[in-house]
Amino acid sequence: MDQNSLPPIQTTARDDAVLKALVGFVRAEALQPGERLPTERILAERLKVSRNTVREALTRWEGLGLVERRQGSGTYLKAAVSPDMLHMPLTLAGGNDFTSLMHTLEIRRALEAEAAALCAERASPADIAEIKRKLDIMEQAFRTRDGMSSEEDWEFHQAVYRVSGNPLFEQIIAAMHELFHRFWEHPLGVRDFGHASFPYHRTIYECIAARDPQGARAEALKLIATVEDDLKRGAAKLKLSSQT
Amino acid sequence: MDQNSLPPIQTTARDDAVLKALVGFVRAEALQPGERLPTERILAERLKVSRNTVREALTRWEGLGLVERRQGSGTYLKAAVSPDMLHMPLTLAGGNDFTSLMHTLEIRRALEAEAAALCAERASPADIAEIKRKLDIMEQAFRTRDGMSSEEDWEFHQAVYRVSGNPLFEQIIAAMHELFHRFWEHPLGVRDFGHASFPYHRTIYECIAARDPQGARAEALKLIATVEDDLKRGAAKLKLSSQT
DNA sequence: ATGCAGAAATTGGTTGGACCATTGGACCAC
DNA sequence: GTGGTCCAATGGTCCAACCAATTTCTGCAT
Repeated sequence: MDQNSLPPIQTTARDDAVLKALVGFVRAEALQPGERLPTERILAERLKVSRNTVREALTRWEGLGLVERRQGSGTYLKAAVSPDMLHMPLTLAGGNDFTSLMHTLEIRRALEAEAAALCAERASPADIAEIKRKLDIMEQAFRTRDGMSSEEDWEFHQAVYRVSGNPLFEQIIAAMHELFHRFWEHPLGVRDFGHASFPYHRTIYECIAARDPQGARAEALKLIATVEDDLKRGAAKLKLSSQT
Repeated sequence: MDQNSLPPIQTTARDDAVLKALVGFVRAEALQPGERLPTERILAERLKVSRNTVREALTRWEGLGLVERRQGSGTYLKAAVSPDMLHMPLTLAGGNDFTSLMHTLEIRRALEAEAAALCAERASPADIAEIKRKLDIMEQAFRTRDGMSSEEDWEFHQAVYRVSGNPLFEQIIAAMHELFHRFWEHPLGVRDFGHASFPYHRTIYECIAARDPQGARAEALKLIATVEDDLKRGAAKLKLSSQT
């Protein structure tokens, strides 16, 4: 028996229905992020549902960062919504510890390599020019400040993700990038963090320009490897200093 | 249950406080994923808050995938919790169209290969035995039903992700797995969807057991390639049938 | 008219109590 | 055993208040 031929039946799903209705409302009214949506009391009345149910639904959206509630003021849209959104709640144990950061780097290694390869396959001449532009900006920032600039560096990588043609790359890595940012604000003592990764940005670009997916993948892996190395050195230093 | 591990809470920001108290409780009682936590009514009474507040807090945890509620049964822990967790809710504009599914497959290809390789590096003998167990179950289900069973198949892959030592693999792919499930509910006419991927489960296992990361990566890539192929065939059929 | 302090209305947050729907176990007849 | 029936426990929903933060309105002093 194919067990897919007997899917579980769906009997009640009030708050899900509320969210679905709300998606429809937002689209019908063409609400933009920042605008206020109806009060809980009005939603409850219009949807013929108790205010509690409305609140449970909105709590879910708030947890997903789609909406922001301000007591006494109202509930405001925080991001665009679409009928079939894919929710991906990621939870990391421990904020700044070495292990969590290594985990994010393992994910980034996988995605960065794939994105670079796809990018090399699909980049149009205009795309290549755009990536080159970001590369130049980054390299100049590096020279004038004699150090990696996380801002310009990030712009370069974003351009690569975008050209890969798959928006998921940018969105997933962007979420983890925030985590890394916190880490960079509190440097672990590795003064030249990211220094070693610098040359690989150009080699990645060159492979993309040459339409060499395998080469781009290899260079991306080398880049991540340098970051992992920096991280390990930082962790070693930290361990040392904490023994004082 | 130690009654002192659930002291009443005091401050405003009730539901946040409830979650904090709940984290303490889970740690104090050393609750493992799968175990049941106190009923909403008991939590409300012990924490001296209303049941609605407890529910809002649990709704947030449910949205983060930390907890699962089953009406008539109870609320069950779904993942380990720690005081300083970092939540990263990521919502992607997805869809059921061919392009979106190909995008998720590109992500899965990158992560599946990396996870298989890491798994081959890190698996302990016990881990390998566990993966073999899942493989046997899946293979038997395949033979008795003469077709891929998405349930047992998924269990096998989950075991690999888990052994990789990086919980992010499982979390990210699990979210996308749901998207694929939606897709399977509306089959595109490819009757033996996933059939071709069957043999690669065993080859992946063999590479892991042999501690061969590169081999495991290669076999994982082959597996995803078969799924991509199935998807393309389904899309072609759909296009044909929509021309009637 | 203008400015501003205080009252009033609005809105999300919380409470307590009630009832419904599902689950799972106990018990029973066959 | 198998299949029913009942029942207590539990999450899901509802209602009607009240609390707390915010916004808006009002009216008085200038």
